[in-house]
Amino acid sequence: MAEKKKFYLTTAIAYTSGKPHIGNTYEAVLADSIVRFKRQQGYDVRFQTGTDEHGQKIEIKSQEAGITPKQFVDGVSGEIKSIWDLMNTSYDKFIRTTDEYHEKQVQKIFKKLYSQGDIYKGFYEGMYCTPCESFFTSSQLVDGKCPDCGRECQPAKEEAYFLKLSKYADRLIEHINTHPGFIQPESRKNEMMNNFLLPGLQDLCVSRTSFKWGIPVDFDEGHVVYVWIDALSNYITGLGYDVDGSNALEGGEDLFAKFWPADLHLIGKDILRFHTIYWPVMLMGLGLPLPKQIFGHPWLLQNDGKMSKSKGNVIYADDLVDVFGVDAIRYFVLHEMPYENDGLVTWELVTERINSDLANTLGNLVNRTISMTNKYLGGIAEDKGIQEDVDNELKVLVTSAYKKVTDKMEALRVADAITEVFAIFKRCNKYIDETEPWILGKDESKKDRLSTVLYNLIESIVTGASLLEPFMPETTGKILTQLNANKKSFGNMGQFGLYVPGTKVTDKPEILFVRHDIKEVLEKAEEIRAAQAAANGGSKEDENVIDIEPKPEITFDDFGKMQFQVGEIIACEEVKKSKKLLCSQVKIGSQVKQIVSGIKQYYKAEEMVGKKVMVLVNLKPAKLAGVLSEGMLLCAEDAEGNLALVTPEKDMPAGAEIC
RNA sequence: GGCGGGAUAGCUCAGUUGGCUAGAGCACACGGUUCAUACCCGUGGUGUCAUGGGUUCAAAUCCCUUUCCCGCUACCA
Repeated sequence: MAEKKKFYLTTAIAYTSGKPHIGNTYEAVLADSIVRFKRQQGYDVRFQTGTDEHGQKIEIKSQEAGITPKQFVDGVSGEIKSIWDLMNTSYDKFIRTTDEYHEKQVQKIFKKLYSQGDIYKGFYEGMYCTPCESFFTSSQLVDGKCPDCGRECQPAKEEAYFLKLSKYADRLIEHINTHPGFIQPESRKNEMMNNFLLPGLQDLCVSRTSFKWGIPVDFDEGHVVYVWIDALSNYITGLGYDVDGSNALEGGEDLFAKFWPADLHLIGKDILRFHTIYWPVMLMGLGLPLPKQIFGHPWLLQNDGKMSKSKGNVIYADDLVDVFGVDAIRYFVLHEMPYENDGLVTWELVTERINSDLANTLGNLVNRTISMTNKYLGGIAEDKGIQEDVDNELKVLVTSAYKKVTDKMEALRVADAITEVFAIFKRCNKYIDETEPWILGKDESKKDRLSTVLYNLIESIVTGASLLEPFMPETTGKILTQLNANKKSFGNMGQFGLYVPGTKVTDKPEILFVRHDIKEVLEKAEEIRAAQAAANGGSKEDENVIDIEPKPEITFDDFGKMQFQVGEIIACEEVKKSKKLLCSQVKIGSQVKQIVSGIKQYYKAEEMVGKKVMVLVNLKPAKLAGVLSEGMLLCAEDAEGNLALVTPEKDMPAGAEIC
């Protein structure tokens, strides 16, 4: 017997800073549908997902909660896992980056790359540009100055490790060019090439000393492995990979040898860069083959603008499931998601989709078929061989559906694949109209024809239900149970007439999907919203807290070097060539300075005029997009990057010193 | 600013290498039907295929102009 072909799929691991919303959950469900389909096709599948649990944000959140970081991530990771379970995701492995075997291997990986020179120790000393918050290697400096702003770079206290990307860049470019399917969707490939690979890669900082909650660099105390080497490695450590070749075995099997390279890394489009550049470089450094495909999927968004926990308008999978049921939500997220563009999720859209597709088309079809079988045939439909032309049309569509579904799934067009399955159910409804069983039922002489018709229907529904399994596993089970049918194996999808003659359908058909009244749903949503707001409203934690990377301590002298004054904006215009810049004329005392700021998205030029703002005045002038800027307007920035100008709390004259 | 993608029915989008009266789903309207979860089936669009020009026997499809959107990236003193 030929050995089964293997298929290894991973999702990104979810960050354990909080409960995942419906968008995150989407990825797990999408992965699950792909994996279930592969299993149906007969592949030997491994599906890995999990949680990413290190980092400063978690360190701080756990402090606020008054518990250890480990206790904190144990809680969140458990919650994430329970939602994945609720959604019926059939993962084989749920990895946590705090798992001991993972941490140990990450240290070994780090050490190996270091000993090969792929990771090197860099220093901020003389290379750190404080205003740019960036560090540079000596080769990057221009005349010993910051290549970005041209100013002196400062000696800094931190030292850090860097991953040398340039060494493998050519190989990676070659690989991407010779493996067209490597990056999906294809349009993303250009972005990676044009923005990063072709212009030349900057080395990646892979360690931190500013926080402790991470995997320690075991040969250099105080350093902690920073996110990417830690997180990305999960794809191989989860298979038992060991740097020195002695891979861990599971059930006596070397999973790494069997499953690596991954067939598909399923990730959000926002982290494509890390998976298509840094991860391959790491793998090359380790001498391992690259994954076959990386798919950066779009996101499911909520359309009511900014979402935040304190407003209570975040849509969570478990809330939706409470109202609609697991499979309804699986259906919605899989069906609504196009291939390249972001999709939208709202309570209204979910309700419409479910009513129209699940309750009307599918649920009602199963229900009417069973009730007719009971009413006219005592629950037993058999093929009496009285065929008509319309039957063929139905059969052709039903028996060829699996091929269409397969094509769509191979191309990762999951939404289109579901549509192909539903084409069967729609065709069944039409078939009922064409054959008019209720008329056949009135004529005893047509009984054999009636039986054939209903048999054809049941057979078609069984086929459709079987094909539906990767997407809505519970529903498949429910339908088959009501029909007393066995699931059709994938190899038999092209055959018609496998429903066992003499089988009796249930005499009490259960409603598969209830129709929901939009008003009631919205009321329910409002309750959930209120409960969420109440739970989060009072506290300042969660979304309202922003933690940024701490900078080295400065002396009062350092502070004293900076001169702040109140300025009045007397004129302002857009910088034509730029997407973000406004150019303001700012009156400060008796002089007027021209200042360029990146706030076009948040302020219109007209509304700037007349504002009193805080200005850092003695900043060395620099050119931005070709326009001279002689200072800096102070702004506050929130977690989404929204900016607000800082203005004096009482009216103060232009030129007043800020001290 | 650089690179890339897009602009097709009220809405969401299909339209393969240029070729029959430009399509699907949803929504809406009307008609049919009654087995069924007021469900199902059918019918209905004068759409400047964003704009202006060009290549061609023939262009939504290829080339150039303009406008607007989106993604990544840079700049956000």
